[in-house]
Amino acid sequence: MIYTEKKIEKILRQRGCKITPQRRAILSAIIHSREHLAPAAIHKKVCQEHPGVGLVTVYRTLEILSELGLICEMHAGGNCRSYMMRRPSGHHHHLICSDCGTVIDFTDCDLGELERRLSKETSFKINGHLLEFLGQCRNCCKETVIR
Amino acid sequence: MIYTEKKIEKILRQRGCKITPQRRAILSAIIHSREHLAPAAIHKKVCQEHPGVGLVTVYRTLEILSELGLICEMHAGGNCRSYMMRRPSGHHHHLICSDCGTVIDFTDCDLGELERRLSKETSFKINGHLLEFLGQCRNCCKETVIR
DNA sequence: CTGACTGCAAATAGTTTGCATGACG
DNA sequence: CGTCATGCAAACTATTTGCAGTCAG
Repeated sequence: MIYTEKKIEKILRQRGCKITPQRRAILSAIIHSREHLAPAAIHKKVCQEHPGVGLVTVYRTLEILSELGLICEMHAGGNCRSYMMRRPSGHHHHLICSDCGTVIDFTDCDLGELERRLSKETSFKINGHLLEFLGQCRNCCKETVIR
Repeated sequence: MIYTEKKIEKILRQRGCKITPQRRAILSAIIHSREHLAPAAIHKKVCQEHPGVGLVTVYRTLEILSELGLICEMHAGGNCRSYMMRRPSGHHHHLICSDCGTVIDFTDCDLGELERRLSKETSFKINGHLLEFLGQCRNCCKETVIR
């Protein structure tokens, strides 16, 4: 865990944001989860400790955190997006089970070379990348065989 | 262009699907576009030639084509998903401008090694991957400087 | 104090479903 | 002809917005 609550609160203050109990709760929920959470899931988690926090507030907080690059957003298919703390390396990647939705994270990949080449060929200023592998996890493989 | 209309129609028939004018129109719209299209955009395009085709039909057709692996789905952020013909290599990747939304495709990447390693470490059966680089295209870079 | 934040309700946008009709094979 | 496909309307889900009251700094 790299960003502590305090660090993030400091960043928020510097940006002119106020630290409210709701934001603390939302932050805490995201920081203490290793998984990707959909807004609704974050809301549920937050409500367990702080009932009454609105889903709208969750959305608004996520937007701010995302803008500041503190959390990252992912789209795993379907209509859902989900969020988790951003790793210090500036990127992380996913291995997603298309059957049960399990997400495994990994960070080590070597795309620097490719990024440089693409950047040169296309004149894009590349800020980041998203790499997702799709497949079936061990359990879902088994189930498929049994069928 | 690798999959021709005829080829795809054959695949659909084999699968027990009927070839209707609507499906033809939808297929044609996707095949003749090099860009990613959102369902609504496909619908609009189809309606120019064949007014009266329902958006619902577009969704249903996309679902089938996607299931058969003939088109691929991508999520570029926001609430939109979009589709385009799948390349024969079984995967393709994107370079997306986060300002104007331009998408450039590329296919050559070397992820085989990484895929094998991940597969071994996690016992996942990996079916495919999605690689997206995010950044700013040449035009949007300029604009940023001018601001 | 004051501007930023919150929660509610309502509005949107995108997508899915139920059902009667229509058409491919 | 039977089965699958279509289009409409309605249902749903996720997300955003307007607004009046509240609170952090």
